[in-house]
Amino acid sequence: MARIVAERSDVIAPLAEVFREHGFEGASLAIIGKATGLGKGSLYHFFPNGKEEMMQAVLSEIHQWFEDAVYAPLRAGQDANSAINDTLDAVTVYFKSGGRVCLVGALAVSNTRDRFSLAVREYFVQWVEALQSALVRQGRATSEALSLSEDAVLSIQGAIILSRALNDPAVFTRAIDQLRYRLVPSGNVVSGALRHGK
Amino acid sequence: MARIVAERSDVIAPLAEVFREHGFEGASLAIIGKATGLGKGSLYHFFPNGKEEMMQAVLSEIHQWFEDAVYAPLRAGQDANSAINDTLDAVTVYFKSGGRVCLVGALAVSNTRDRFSLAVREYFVQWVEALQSALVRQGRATSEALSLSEDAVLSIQGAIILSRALNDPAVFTRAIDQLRYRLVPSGNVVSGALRHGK
DNA sequence: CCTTCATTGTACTATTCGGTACATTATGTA
DNA sequence: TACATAATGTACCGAATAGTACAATGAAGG
Repeated sequence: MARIVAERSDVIAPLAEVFREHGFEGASLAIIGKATGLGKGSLYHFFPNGKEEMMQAVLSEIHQWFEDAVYAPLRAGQDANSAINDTLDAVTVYFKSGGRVCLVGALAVSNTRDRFSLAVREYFVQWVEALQSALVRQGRATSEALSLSEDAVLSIQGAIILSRALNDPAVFTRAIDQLRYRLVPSGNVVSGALRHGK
Repeated sequence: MARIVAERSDVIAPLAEVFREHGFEGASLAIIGKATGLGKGSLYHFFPNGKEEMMQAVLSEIHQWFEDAVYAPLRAGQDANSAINDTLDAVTVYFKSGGRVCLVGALAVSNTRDRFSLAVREYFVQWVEALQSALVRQGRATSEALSLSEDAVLSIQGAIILSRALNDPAVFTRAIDQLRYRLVPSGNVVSGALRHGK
C-alpha cells in the first residue's frame, strides 16, 4: 500500500502531543492513528510493542531535547548566569507559558508512573543536577545550590499546573521571572523582553 | 438485599482515593466497586449520573476539607503567622509529604480538565486568595502578598510532582520548610518538630 | 403481620479497547 | 523486468468499558 510516512521519527512529535493531551491510558489507538495519520498496521510495524514502546520513544525524544537545550548548557556553559537565563527562556517557549503540559510531570502523578518510573526519575535528576552545577559555578555552596535547583525545577512544574488551572499564562511567566530573580545574582537580571531585544 | 453502606457519604473517601490513584478515566466501575464495596446497582442508586457525579461529590468534599483546614484559618485566623504555619502543617499531613497526589492538581493537567474546570479553578483561586489575605494581615503590600501566595501554592503542587518522581518525601518537606521561610517573617520561624513538641 | 420503598446483585447492552494476523501494495535493487 | 521486503489497510479477537433494567431483598413504620 501507499507509503505515507517513511521515517519512524516523523511520528514522534504528533505522538508526544497525543500523550500530552490524553495521557498514556487515555491515548487510544484510534486517537493515535488519527493524529499520526497511520493505521494500526503501520503503527505496530514501527512500534512492535505497542503503546508502551511509543511512549518510550517519546520519552527518549524528550530526554534528547532537554539534554541539548537545558542540561548541557547548564552543565557546560561558559557563563553560568546566561546559561540559566537562556534555559529559562527555552523552557518557557517549550511549555508555551504553561499552555503545554509537561508529559513527564503528568506521568509522575499518574497510575502509569511505575511503568516509566526510570525515565521520569532520570528526567528530574538530570535537570536538578545540571542546574545545581551551574549554581555552584556561580560560587554558591553545594547545599544551597541543591536547594535552589530543586526549588526551581518543582516551581516550573507547579507553575504549569497553576497556570492551567487558572487558565492564565501570566501565572507561568511570573513564576519564571521570580525564578530568575532567585537564581541569577541581582545586577545580571534583565527582563526577558530586554534580553531578547538587544 | 443486605444493606452494607447506609450513607452515601461513607463512600466518598474510598472514591477519592480511587480517583487519586487512577485518575478519572482510569477509575473503572470495577475498581470503584471493589474499593467502595458497592455493586453497580448501589453505585448508580447513590450517583445516578455515574462517574461524573462521583467525581463532583469528591471535589465537593475536598473543597469542604480545604475550607475548614486551610482557607478559613488563613482568612480569619487571629494570628496570621501561626495560621500560615498551621496550614502548611495540615497540608503536609494531607498530602502525606508528597506520597499522596493532589487530585485537583492532577485534574488540571489531564484531558478531563474541561469537565471539572470550574471546581479546579475555584480550588486554586480560594487557596491563593486566602493565603494572600493572611500575608496582607502581616503588613505586606497587596501585590507582594499575591506574588508570594501564588508562589506558595504552585510550589506545593510542584513539590508533590518532584517528590513522587524522585520517590523521596524529603523533597516535599524541604519545599514546605522553604515556603515557611519565605512566608513567615524570620524570628517567628520555628522548625516543625519544635512547634509541635512544645 | 404487612406494606412500602430504599437498597442491592445480576444479567444485559452497545461500544471501545489494545493487539494480532495476514493479504496486499509499493518501492528500492539487481 | 523480477524479486525481496518494507509498509499498509482491514478484518478480526477476547476483554473491558460505562451504563441500563429489573427483579429480589431487607428494614422500618404502621
